[in-house]
Amino acid sequence: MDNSQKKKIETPTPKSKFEDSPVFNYINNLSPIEAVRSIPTVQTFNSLSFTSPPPVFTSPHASFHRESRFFRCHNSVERSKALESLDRSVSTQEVVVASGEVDLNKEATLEDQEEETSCDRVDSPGTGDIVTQVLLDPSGGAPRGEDDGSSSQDVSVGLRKILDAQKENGTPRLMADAAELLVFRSPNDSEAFGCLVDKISSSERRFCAGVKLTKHRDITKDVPANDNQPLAVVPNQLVSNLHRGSMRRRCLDFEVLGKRKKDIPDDDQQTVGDNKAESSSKCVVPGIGLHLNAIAMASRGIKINTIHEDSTSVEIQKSFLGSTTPVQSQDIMRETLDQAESEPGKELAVEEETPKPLVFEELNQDSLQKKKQVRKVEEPGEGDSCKRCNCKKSKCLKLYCECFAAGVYCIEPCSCVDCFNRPIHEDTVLATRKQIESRNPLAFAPKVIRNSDSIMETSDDASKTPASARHKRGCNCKKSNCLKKYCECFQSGVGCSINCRCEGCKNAFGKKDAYLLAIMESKQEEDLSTIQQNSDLSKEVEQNHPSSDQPSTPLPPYRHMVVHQPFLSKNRLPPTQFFLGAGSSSFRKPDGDLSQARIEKKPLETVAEDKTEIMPEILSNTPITTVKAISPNSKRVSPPHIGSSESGSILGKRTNGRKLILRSIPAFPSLNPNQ
DNA sequence: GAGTTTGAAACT
DNA sequence: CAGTTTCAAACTC
Repeated sequence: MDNSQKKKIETPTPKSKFEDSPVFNYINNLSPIEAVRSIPTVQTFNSLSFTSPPPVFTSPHASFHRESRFFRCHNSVERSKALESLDRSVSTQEVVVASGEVDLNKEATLEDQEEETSCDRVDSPGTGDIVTQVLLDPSGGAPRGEDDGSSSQDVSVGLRKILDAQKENGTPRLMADAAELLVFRSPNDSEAFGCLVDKISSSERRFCAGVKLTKHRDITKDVPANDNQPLAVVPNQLVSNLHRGSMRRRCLDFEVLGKRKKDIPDDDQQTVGDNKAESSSKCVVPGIGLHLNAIAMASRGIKINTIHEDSTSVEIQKSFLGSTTPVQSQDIMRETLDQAESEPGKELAVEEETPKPLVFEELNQDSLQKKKQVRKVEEPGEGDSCKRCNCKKSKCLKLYCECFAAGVYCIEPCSCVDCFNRPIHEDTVLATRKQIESRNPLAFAPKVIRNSDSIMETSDDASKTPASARHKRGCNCKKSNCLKKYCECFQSGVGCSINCRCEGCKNAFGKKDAYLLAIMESKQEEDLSTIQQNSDLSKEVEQNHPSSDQPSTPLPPYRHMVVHQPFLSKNRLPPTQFFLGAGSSSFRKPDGDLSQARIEKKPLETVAEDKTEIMPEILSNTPITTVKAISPNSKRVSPPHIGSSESGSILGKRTNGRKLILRSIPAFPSLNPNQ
């Protein structure tokens, strides 16, 4: 996140501004949420966020991972929808729309809201310290693994302090609400969010949309529905639920938690419902979230689960939970995931909207048996989100080991031999990790970088865009035709790209050929438009400055437009930028209208991987300097044609693309509460 | 569950 | 950087 933006979050906006905003008025009319309510939430929050030990694997690319994941969470259609919801909520202009969502989700529990607000307070000035104390202070935060109850109490106290502090500071409630949307922007939050979202990707991602958050909640939590919930709460529920605490850290301790989970009475789980078990298992995912591979796999696994939602699936997961899955007994995650599972019907409906299911359907067409097989394999796998390796010779200290590669310790279910990837050998693990990173700094970086295209228009076009998600290095398949999980691209659910050196690529998520073709087409398109624009510009210049010697090349006045051009250049992104993408949904229909989708995505793709922090800036009137620095295509700039009807459809599309991009800005939690 | 295939990771 | 070896997951039977 951009520092300046962060500051915005932490800096309370003048109350007057809020008072003037429709959101403020709306919220003002809502029955105030009493601090007391935060107590139950606090517990959940606590169990999720404060039980994690320090991360074992500290990668110099931590932030990178974070960001990558964060943006990946935006990659799918569901995510985009979710973010759209966020957008709506954030936007004061669309309060009405947001309220509609609230109605849909009014069953959302206060707990969620309180959790969110609690988190918000973390970012709130004057309360951050307290929160930090609560979070970091062992006595306050309760060491992980401790009884949730006690720890939750501690946290409750801490949060109460925060609450009080906030009251003293007079932090507007609106601020908190608005900040809710931004919570996951903090490093931990974003990471956790990214992890979980990634893990739960496809099916669970729909949470973000706030479409089906609720029923389950009401059933399980018996929390009165409140129509007067802050708008931001609904769309942000997933975030609020997921982002609390460092999941990465947790993942390293999943074994412990998993054991604890086993101890949890069945009643507990059943109270929450069968789905809970599943969700719990998915909660593990976050741990896996450390590695994109794992994430991607998990995403797919989950997807399959949801697609084939049935008793069997639940059963499998349950058994998995009960036995081997290192699951945390974290209510929040369960709840969140429960929500996703609680409404199979809806889920399926949502799935149908997403391309991914289709792909899997294709893949599963082989036979029903295959389906089940896949499910069986994937579920444990996704639970296996907490990777389980079977290493014999690598001692789980090489990237061969999925656990190690995922940045997680091996756990009980692993079948590894002479495993050194254990907390006991932390030093060894870290040393080895360092060594590997010295060799390849990105060794532990996400293999698949998903673009934040989700924030973009989630039209089919977008999903067809080949560049939505890509494997960072691409695959090298020779015999599998990129149709089996041998292929990392396929395994990650992304199409092959220019980075791939595969032969006979038939990747169901997107063939390399199609990708290249799309690039070529886009290039031609761009060239055409560039020429046209140049021509138009020349004419304009001549008209405006008949005596001017100015060349027809880009002119200063149009710089701001030029800024976008590089992004719009679809075929000039450096290889790494092709990785960015949104994966699952990408590539499926390469023959579709890619132009707009590409246009929309390009900007994000360009910055998603390493420049995610500046994305918001770029999206919103990014200074040309920044863009230039970011864009490798800066040299290829075409003069924008303003107000020219001759600009042609291409230009028009671009304009539209920009509009869409701007519209998506709020999806990345806007730092400006007034937005 | 054993054996084979595959491609990434590691090594030279 | 390319070729080879090692490795473990994915796959097949």
